[in-house]
Amino acid sequence: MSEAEIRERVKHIFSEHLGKHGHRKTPERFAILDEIYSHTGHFDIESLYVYMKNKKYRVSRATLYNTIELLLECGLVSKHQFGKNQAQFERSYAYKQHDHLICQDCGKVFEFCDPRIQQIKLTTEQFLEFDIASHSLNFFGKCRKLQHNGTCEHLKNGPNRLS
Amino acid sequence: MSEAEIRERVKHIFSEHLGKHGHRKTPERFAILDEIYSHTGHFDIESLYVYMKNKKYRVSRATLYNTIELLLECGLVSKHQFGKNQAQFERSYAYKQHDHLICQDCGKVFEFCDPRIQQIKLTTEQFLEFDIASHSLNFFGKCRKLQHNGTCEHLKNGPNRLS
DNA sequence: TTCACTGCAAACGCTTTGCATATGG
DNA sequence: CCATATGCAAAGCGTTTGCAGTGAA
Repeated sequence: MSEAEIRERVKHIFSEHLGKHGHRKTPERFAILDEIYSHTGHFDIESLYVYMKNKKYRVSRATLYNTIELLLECGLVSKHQFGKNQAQFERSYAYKQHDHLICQDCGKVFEFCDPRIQQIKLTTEQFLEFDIASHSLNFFGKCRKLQHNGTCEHLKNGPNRLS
Repeated sequence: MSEAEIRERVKHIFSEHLGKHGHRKTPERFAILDEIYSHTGHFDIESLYVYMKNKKYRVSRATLYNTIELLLECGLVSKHQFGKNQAQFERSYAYKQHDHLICQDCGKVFEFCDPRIQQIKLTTEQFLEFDIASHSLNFFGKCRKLQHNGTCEHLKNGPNRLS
């Protein structure tokens, strides 16, 4: 699916969600969705705020928090806490399931993907009689190939299929 | 291992850790360790503070944060972020590996244990050349057997072995 | 004696809330 | 119209920091 197509689809999904729940379809909400889907990778509210301010949008932090909440509800954005107090977010439509590996030396967050997590999820659902909506798996550790500049160069940021 | 024995062992481990790193062995630090190991389950700094204050300890939040940091370093306590901004902690010596299931209806946190997570960890270490020190796996969902009082009565708080 | 550690309170940073104004339905 | 959403700023709240006094080594 092309990026342009994704943009259209998420707009439609968001619009449906707002309609179904009696929320207004304000230009701010769609502008925020569009900004989020114009990038990849993780972001926090503050950097999204600064970024939109720099582009001369008239937007407030309050509206960003409000809108992110709506986007979480309809699954277009996912939220992470990588041990710090500031929440991290990422666009999640049309992006493969993945988990995170956090380097305790350089602080960087890498993505990987291991399908076995789905089996654990299924077993847990069956045995504990839960309907699992989402999960978060984080590994914390140190890279054996840490470079002098403090980064793990051999790791790409895209999901790596394992097993 | 009995609770009394655990208490002695963690005191010894903490003492060794403090000695090895040139930290002082203050009574406050051992009092905090003892309080933490006199309970099971999750706790946050504020409730530990209130609890110790009620027991007439003269302790400050600053020292609690300081000491928890030392306890994290030597693996006697582990830290969790279940989606809220307040960190949760739990004693981790002589307690089997487990992960968490968070009920989105009642907010309760349950424990379960699935050995397959270890395989995922090993594969990730091999393929991505990381030394993984710890992990956190959280499942978020809703209990199919939610009671009228808003709790999931059939789930025990102890780890349930799956698979 | 010395300097790391302590309690206290102020500062900090992320998030939420209150309120007057604006606007979608 | 008018209830909901917005921007702004203040308040909230968990955590960190600064500092003068304390006590472990």
